[in-house]
Amino acid sequence: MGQGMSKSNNVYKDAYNRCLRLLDETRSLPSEPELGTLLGVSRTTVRSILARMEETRLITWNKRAKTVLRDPVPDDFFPEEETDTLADIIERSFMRRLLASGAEAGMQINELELAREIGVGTTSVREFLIRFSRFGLIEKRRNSHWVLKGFTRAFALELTEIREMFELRSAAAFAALPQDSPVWADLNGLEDEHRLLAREIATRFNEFSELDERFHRLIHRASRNRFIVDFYDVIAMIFHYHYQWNKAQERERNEVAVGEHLAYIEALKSRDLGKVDAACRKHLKSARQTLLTSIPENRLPQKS
Amino acid sequence: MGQGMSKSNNVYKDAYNRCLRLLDETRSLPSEPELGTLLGVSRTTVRSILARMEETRLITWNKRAKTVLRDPVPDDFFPEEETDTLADIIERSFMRRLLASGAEAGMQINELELAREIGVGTTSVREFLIRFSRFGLIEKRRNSHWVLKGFTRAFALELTEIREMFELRSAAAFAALPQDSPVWADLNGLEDEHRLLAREIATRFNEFSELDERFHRLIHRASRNRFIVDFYDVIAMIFHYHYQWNKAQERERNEVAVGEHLAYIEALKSRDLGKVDAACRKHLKSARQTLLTSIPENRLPQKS
DNA sequence: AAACTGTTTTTTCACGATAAAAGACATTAA
DNA sequence: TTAATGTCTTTTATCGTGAAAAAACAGTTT
Repeated sequence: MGQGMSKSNNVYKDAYNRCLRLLDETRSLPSEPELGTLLGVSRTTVRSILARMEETRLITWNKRAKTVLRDPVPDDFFPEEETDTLADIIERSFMRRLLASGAEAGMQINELELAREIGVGTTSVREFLIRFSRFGLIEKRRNSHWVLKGFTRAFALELTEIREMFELRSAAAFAALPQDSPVWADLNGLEDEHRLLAREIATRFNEFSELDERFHRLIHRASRNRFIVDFYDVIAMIFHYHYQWNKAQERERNEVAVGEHLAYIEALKSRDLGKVDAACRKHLKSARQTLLTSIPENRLPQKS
Repeated sequence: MGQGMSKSNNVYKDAYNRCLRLLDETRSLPSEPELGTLLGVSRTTVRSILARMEETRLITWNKRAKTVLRDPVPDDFFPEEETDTLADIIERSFMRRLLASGAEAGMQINELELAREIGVGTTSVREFLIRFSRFGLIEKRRNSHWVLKGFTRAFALELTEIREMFELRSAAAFAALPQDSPVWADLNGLEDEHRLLAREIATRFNEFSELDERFHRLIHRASRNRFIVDFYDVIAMIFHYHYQWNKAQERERNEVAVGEHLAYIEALKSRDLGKVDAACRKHLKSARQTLLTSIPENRLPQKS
C-alpha cells in the first residue's frame, strides 16, 4: 500500500474532515481566505476542499457563493488513519517498539529496517530520529547507527529532576505575575474544569491527562523562558506514552492528582510563595512516584 | 563544483590526514582493526587509506607488513576544507548569515534558498535545521517555513538563566563527589593548564575558549543528568560563534575568566558548598555580562 | 479601495537511487 | 585457536525528482 507515493495529502484530508463539521453549523461557507485561517491551511488546500464538496454535492460553489446543500454523512469523511501526518505514524510505530518488552538499553536502531517495517522512506525516519533525539532516549554514533538508551529508572529520575527545577521556578514566577495578567483568568478557567472533573471523576477520569497538560503548560509559560517551555514537550511526550502503556490504578491516580492540582491552584491564587512552593513540591513528588513505580527495573542501573 | 555528488568522502580524507601524522612517530603501522580504533573509522576506510599511502609511496603494504618509507610532506595532506563534514559546512554558512547584520527576528528561513546558496541538497539543510532547532533560535511553522527568532538580548537572558541553574547544581554535585572519584584528577589537570595559560596569557589568550569548554563540561558532567549535560551543547555553540564574532577586549576578558576559574577550582577543591556557590555565581555573572554587552539591542524586546 | 477569486510560481515533503562507510562473513597466517 | 587479512553485504549520507501545499501575483467583484 502506498509505495512510490511522493507525499500524502493528509493535510487536505484532515482539513476536509474538519470542514465537514463546519457544515452542520451554517447554511453557507465564508470566503476562501477566511476558511484558510479557520482551518489553518492555505487557500490552495481550501480550494481543493471546496472542489470536492461541490463534486459530492455537499455544496454548490460559484465564486463567492458557497451554499450548503445537505448535511454530511459518515461516508463523506475520509478515514481517520488517512489524516495522520507521517511524523505521527512513525512516532507511534517507534514508541510501540520502544515500550514493548525486548527493547533493551544499548540496542542499536537501524534506519533502513525501521523504514521498511513502517513502510516509509528512510529520509522521514532519519528526520524523525533527529527530532526525537532531544528526548534523551536515543543517541547517534557518528557515521553509524543510533543507540537506544532505554526507558529506564535513570531516565525517569533525570527527567523529573529537571522538571521539578523548572516547575518550581515557573510556579514562583507565576505567583509573582501582576493581578491584571490574563493568566489569572486562564487559571480560573482551569480551576472550574478541575472542579467539574472532580465531581464526575468516576466516569471521566480518562480526560485528566489532557487537562493535566494544559495546566502545567500554563504554569511553565510563566517562566517566559523558551528552554523551560520547550522542555515541557519532553515531559508531555513521556507522560503521554507512559499513560497509554500503564493504565493500572488510573482512576485513583487521577483523582489524587486532581486534588493536588486544586490545592496547587489555591496556593497560586494566594500568591504566597511559601504555599506555592509547598503545593508544587507535593504534587511533583507524587507525579514522580507514579512514573517511577510504573517502570520495572530488572537490571542494575548502568554506570555513565 | 561538486554537483550531482552523492556523498563526499570527507571521513576518509580526514582520517587519512590524521593517519599521516601517525607516520612521523613509527616505522611501521599497526594492524587494520587497531588503526580503525585509533582513527575512529571502520576497517573499510582504513584499507582505503593504506591503499593510497602505498600508491603515493609513503609505505609498503603487504598483508601485515606496513613499513613506513618516508615522512609525509605538506603536499601529501588533503586540503583542510575537504575534510569538513557537510553538517559543519551548513552550520558555518547558516551562522554567518545569522550573525551578519540584516538577520532580523521574525525573518523567514527558506530551505531551498539556503540549499542553493550553500550548494547542497535540501535534505541536508532540512536535517540541519531540525537539529539546530533545539538551540531555540529558530522555530518551525507547521507545513510551512522556519522562522528566525533572532540572537537577541531576550535569548541571551533565557539561555543564561538555565545555564546558571544547571551549573550551580552541577557544581554542588561536583563538590559532593567522593575523594576517590577520577574527576579530582581531571580537575587538577585543568588547574595546571589554567595556571600555565595565566602565565602566558599575553600570547595565548585565544586558547582560552577551548579550555573554558572542557572545564565547564567537566562540571556539568557531575550532575549525572543527560539533560544538563546535553544543554551544554547549546551554551558551547552560542559561545563558540559569539567569540568568533566579538573579539573586542578578548585578552582582558579571558584573563579575568582564567582568574575566576582558578578561584572556582579552589572552591571546588575545598568542598565547601558555600564557597563553591559563591565562586560559581561570581563567574557566571561575569560570563553573562560579557555575553550581554556584546549583543546590540536596537529594538524593544518583543512580547511573546 | 478593499477584499475576494482565478492563475501561476515557489517551497515543502517524501521518495528512490547511488556512492561512501560500516559491518559481517570467509579465509589465512601466526 | 586467536587475530589478522580478504571479500561480500548492509547501512548511512546525500542527491535529484515530483506531488502536495503554500505563497505570490493578477484580475474581478462588491
